[in-house]
Amino acid sequence: MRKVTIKDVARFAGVGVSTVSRVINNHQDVNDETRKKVLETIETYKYTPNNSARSLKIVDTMNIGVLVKGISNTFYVKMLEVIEKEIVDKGYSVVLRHVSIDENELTKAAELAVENKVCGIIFLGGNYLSKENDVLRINVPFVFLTFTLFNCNYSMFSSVYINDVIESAKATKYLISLGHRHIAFLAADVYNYSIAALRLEGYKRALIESGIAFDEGLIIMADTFEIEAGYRTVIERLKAKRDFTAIFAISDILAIGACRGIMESGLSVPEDISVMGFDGQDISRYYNPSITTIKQPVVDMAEKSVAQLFELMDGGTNRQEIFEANLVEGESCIRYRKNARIKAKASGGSM
Amino acid sequence: MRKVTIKDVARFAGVGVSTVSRVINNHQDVNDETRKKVLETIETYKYTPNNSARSLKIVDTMNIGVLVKGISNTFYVKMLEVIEKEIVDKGYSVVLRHVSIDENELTKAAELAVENKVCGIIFLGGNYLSKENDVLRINVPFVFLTFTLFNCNYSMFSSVYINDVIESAKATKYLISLGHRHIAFLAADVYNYSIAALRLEGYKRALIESGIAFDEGLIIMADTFEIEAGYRTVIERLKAKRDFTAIFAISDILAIGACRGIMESGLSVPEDISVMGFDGQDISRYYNPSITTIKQPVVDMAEKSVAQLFELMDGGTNRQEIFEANLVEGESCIRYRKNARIKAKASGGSM
DNA sequence: CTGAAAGCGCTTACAG
DNA sequence: CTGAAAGCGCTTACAG
Repeated sequence: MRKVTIKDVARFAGVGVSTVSRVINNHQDVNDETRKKVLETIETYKYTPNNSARSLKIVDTMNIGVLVKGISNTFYVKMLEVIEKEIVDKGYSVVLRHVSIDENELTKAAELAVENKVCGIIFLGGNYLSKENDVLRINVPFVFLTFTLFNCNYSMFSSVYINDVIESAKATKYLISLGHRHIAFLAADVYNYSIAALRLEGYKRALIESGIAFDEGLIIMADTFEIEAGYRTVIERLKAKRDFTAIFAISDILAIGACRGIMESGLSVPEDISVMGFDGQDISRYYNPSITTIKQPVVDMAEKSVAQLFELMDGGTNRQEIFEANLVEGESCIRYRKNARIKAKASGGSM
Repeated sequence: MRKVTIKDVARFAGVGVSTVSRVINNHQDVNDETRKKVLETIETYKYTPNNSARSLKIVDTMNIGVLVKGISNTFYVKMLEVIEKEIVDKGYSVVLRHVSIDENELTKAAELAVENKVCGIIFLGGNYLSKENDVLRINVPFVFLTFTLFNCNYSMFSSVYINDVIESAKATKYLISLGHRHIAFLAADVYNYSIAALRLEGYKRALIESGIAFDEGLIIMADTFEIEAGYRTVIERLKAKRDFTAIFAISDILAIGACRGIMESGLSVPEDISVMGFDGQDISRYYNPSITTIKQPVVDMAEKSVAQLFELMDGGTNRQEIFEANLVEGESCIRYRKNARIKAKASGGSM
């Protein structure tokens, strides 16, 4: 079980380590006989090259790092596919790494860069607040995708994102335009400059601009962004009080949980309560009812992030790119009807 | 932008590299003054240690590798969470890597192991067929989770999985028990010893054991495992022919696509067509109608895989652990009614 | 076409 | 408590 090194292979094959190295790296200037012998030895002794040692020597890898924040965000998957395709098309490879919610993605990035394995980095998701010093530490070009930094100088980084405040206001205004006046806001993780906080800001702004008083009591907080959390929270809320005719959930997943919660409470979507999502994930189109949502232009954004990264690697300057999201009408939101509440059954689930 | 190394830090701080190394690795035997000076220098020059170099020296890392096959399989997410928790509880860390569909996970594993960064590996998903030689190449303990190897000696590996043939037969027999005789099979990627092929095998077996002739024409093939593929494929099929009263989809996601396709074809689930899923993902509980499905005991399986890995690392022997899945009744399957077909509207969608 | 040697950036006995 | 030195497994000029 001891590790087989390039030295062992060289000895067993009766050649020098340089020759083995050449064979491994597919250099052309190796005698066919020799190559064959080395390959056989590698096979026999089950040799696997040590990438750590290799990357210690190699200077210019054609690798680009992609750091995905959080494992469970299905929203990133499509973007990831686009990013990968774009990068591979340009002749580079992708080094994909996950960063858990409580890890610092900038520190991880600095490590990736220093290990010399990547010549550029795309951050897929991350914190809106970071220490300038951590940003400065990353010594390769990088781009933030789906977020930006609020507490650093804009010249320090590039980012591709949507304006969460404006898009959230757009969603809220749509519900208002349908006649809704009592709109609940379903969210999780509302802390300073979180996505949730930004979307809450947009929600408030839309209410105020429409002359509707903001009611703290209409904020419904779920424990997490999981379906189950949206479901449970909405059920509990409906048991206590039903003082809204529409719910604006800050993610499609929460919206779906809310829909099921409403239905199991004996009410119907959208007849009794309209439900609006956010992000425009695939599932929202195929849910029943399909979810009206704010769709982020994921493909365009992902492509842009790669393009911007290559510009930076080519000596370009940092830039902020803000995309517009589109309101996609599904079946989950309808015009407010005065008698909606009356239609409702008393309570009780169906599952 | 040049790389700052431990040597630079040592020089700038006026100490030896060993001292810098000690500070970085939090060794206690360093003078407080010295430590402070080194820390300051690191901060000033934005030094980040090179992990490649480090892992070249370090022998016993407390890292366990988790190789996830395919980026877009949401089914793995919950397992991943459990695995991570279990491993961290034991004082180890997780090194998470994705392997794309067309990459060889065993080769990747051999690399991980040789780089000496991990002392054990869990494969979350992978091919049912692999070369013995690739298996032999991995020189640390490892466990396959959610799959096994059909063409290698059982003593060569450990695996934790469900019997796809039996579980698939269970699903099919359930539909048969509800009176369905014309059951379509919705799948993707049916090749030799793929999950789809195994589940197809179970489907056939159930039919035959129930005295129902297998009808090749009832196999509906989607291009991919995505919702959209299930949706589109079912719509097209219904446009051409409606010769079944139930669909057994080999994943919940395909089942959901099928449901939406059926509804947009002017039919209803389950009144006109019953739909059965597989896997038991969260979304199946919250869809409308909720999806009847075969639920894999993801938490137990994930826990078992970690336990088995630690046994192996402790000198234990390889073992195969087959779990039983549970049929969870949702709202998407009901008893076959003779007049079901008549109820159907002519055609046409609603979206 | 091939091999000996230097060196990538670290850690770790070893000797003070 | 600290530093000089060896060595981890590779790659790459360099000299043949």
